[in-house]
Amino acid sequence: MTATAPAAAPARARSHLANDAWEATMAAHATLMRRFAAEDLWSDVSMREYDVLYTLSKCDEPQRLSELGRHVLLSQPALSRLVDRLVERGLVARCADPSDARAAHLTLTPTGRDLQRRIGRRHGASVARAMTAALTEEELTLLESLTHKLSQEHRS
Amino acid sequence: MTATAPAAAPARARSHLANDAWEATMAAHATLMRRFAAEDLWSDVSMREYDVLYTLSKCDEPQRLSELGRHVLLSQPALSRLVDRLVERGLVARCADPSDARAAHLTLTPTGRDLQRRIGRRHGASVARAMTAALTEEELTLLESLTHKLSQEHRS
DNA sequence: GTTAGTTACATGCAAATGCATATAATCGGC
DNA sequence: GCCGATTATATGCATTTGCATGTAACTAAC
Repeated sequence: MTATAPAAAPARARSHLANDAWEATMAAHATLMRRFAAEDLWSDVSMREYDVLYTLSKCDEPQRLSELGRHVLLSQPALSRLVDRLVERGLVARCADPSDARAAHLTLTPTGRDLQRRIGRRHGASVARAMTAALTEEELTLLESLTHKLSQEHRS
Repeated sequence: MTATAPAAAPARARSHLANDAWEATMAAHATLMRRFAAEDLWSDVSMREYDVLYTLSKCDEPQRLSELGRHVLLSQPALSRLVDRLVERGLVARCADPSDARAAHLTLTPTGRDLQRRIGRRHGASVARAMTAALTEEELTLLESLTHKLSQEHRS
């Protein structure tokens, strides 16, 4: 509802705009992911594995597998086995939940935390370079706010 | 450079903002991808296959495999075989390029075009629903503009 | 025109993924 | 406390993916 547009914009225009915005968002995601993947950083852990290490590094509480699943775009079995591999490699530890024997609580091991920090420093710098090269601070703030709204769950 | 912030913001704050914006963007991408994947639309083609059909539907000219690769987040061999499957299923056709015998030009077959349109209608509506539920028209325009800037290639 | 280098795409093979399903634990009536 | 329903995670198996490499075609320098 801008001042220059009629209050009741045709639903088709609105829908088209929404699709264009989503397409541009996907394109940006793909472009940047490719750029980050091209950095010489992923010999020890893949980007997906790093994603898990990073997610675990953010929370002091041990995380459930299903909780991790909300942050990682991967099926539950795939995540389960990705974690298996991280545990085998000594980067992540499974510990039992006393109140729920089904749950497998996950934490970073000291080794895992070190590795996450080491890669995170370099990757973070790379992300900052790419983002600040394209957008001003104001724009970054705006982008964060808009995308944050998008990831809010909602009824339908 | 807002009125309230010093002109020379510390590099760390700037970098942190950039990383937050990227993280929010990835989270939005993951949330929406999951929501779209959950729609009952992907029995005939997977989302990745649809992505290829959609990309082909947008250009009248036959596309090269490598050109497709720029739009799809997939390795070259994986894309090559994904296209193989679409060709086998009669949705995509390979035609030779007279000026370059290496290139495999790709087009939608009539069947492929029909399928893309049929799924595209429903998926597009779903995308519109999710996006307009979260953002106003102004915000959608803004998001498109910001993410468009992000996908511009740039030197480093 | 030959040859080295590059580009476009394909293929062998091991690893990762998703789907369906299994297993095990918790929850909610009764 | 018992039993069906649900939740949390794991596993079997076919498919898909990526990495390394192969093959064929184009390009450019000589």
